[in-house]
Amino acid sequence: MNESGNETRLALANRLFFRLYQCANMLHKTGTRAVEEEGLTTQQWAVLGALSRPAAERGMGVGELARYLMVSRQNLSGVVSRMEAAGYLGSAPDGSDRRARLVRMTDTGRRVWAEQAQPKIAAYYEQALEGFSVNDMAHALHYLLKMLDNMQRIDTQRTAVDEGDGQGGHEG
Amino acid sequence: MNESGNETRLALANRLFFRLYQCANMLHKTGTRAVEEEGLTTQQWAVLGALSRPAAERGMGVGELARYLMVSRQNLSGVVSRMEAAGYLGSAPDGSDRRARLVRMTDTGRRVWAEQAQPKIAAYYEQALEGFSVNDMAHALHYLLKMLDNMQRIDTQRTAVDEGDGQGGHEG
DNA sequence: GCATTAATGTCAATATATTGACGCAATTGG
DNA sequence: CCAATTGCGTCAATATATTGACATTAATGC
Repeated sequence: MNESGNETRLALANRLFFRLYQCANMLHKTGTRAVEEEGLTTQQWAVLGALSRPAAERGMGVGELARYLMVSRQNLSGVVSRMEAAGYLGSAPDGSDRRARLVRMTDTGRRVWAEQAQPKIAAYYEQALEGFSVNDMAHALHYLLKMLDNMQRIDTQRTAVDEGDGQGGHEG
Repeated sequence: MNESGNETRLALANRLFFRLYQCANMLHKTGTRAVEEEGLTTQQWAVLGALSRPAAERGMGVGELARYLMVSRQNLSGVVSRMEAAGYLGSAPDGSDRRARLVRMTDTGRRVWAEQAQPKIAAYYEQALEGFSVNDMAHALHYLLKMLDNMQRIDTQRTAVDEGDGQGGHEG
């Protein structure tokens, strides 16, 4: 059975990533529907979640927010614009950096987030994680973090190669 | 500590979904990069994966493929169009249903998939799942399937309510 | 101080993804 | 057999997501 071990691994990986792909789509689909009355999407709730943290009290630059959420700043720029138009976010120039604008939640945004969105999100989580024990959730989180770590390394390697940063013996 | 149990659960759910969201984005980003030389994307590789199955030998309708991949047929229609333009897919009218067109891989598509994309995808999986034992992969897959099942139920419930199909006692 | 380098936000192009609405074909019900 | 419903593919609108390119500002080096 010198080959079937690898075959199993490849087949498992295939199924794993296929389901990850489907999970992501279903998350956006069903999650957005859970907060559609507030005019929010899953991406926007990620933004509100980030900005409602104590650490983001004084606001965050778009680039900073993009790194935190692991999306491109060009993408986030559009999301933030729509949320500003909706009155959930506001931005002000950063005093210490004339290029940057600090994005913050408005009072409206904070109220909608806390009073309307959060309860619906909690209810959504309960449904989406039905049958999960706290232990299951911790394990699932662990696997996602591990995959994320690996994928970030893949991303970094590629960028480093692009920059001509010949990082020495990569592979044999 | 009658409340901290729920708080832990909510906080865990929050982190879990946040990481799922990031994983999905990183998958598309790094995965698409892995097969960019073939002009493919992760979505397109999902399509090729579906159509290369023995069960899809005679082709699949766009709606059928959409259900299999769990995306909307409107979305898939665009993906398939681009893959047809690239020469990887071809479609022919279904003899038994004049509305439907059966989508199949072309010889070129099959060759590129088997000889060029598959090896790169296998290498990508190895990197993205570094540190995962077969057991880890099986467990991670299990959790994704469970979430997927829950999210599909959420989606179905919503549709059923929309249709006025008061399905009564759902499940206990 | 000025040139290089890097960071910030923006514009543009492209690919995914959703929903809603429509025309046509197949199925179902009377 | 004809009416209603359902299924299939398409058009249109919108939101995410990427990359590449660019001007402006900031940080660094000589």
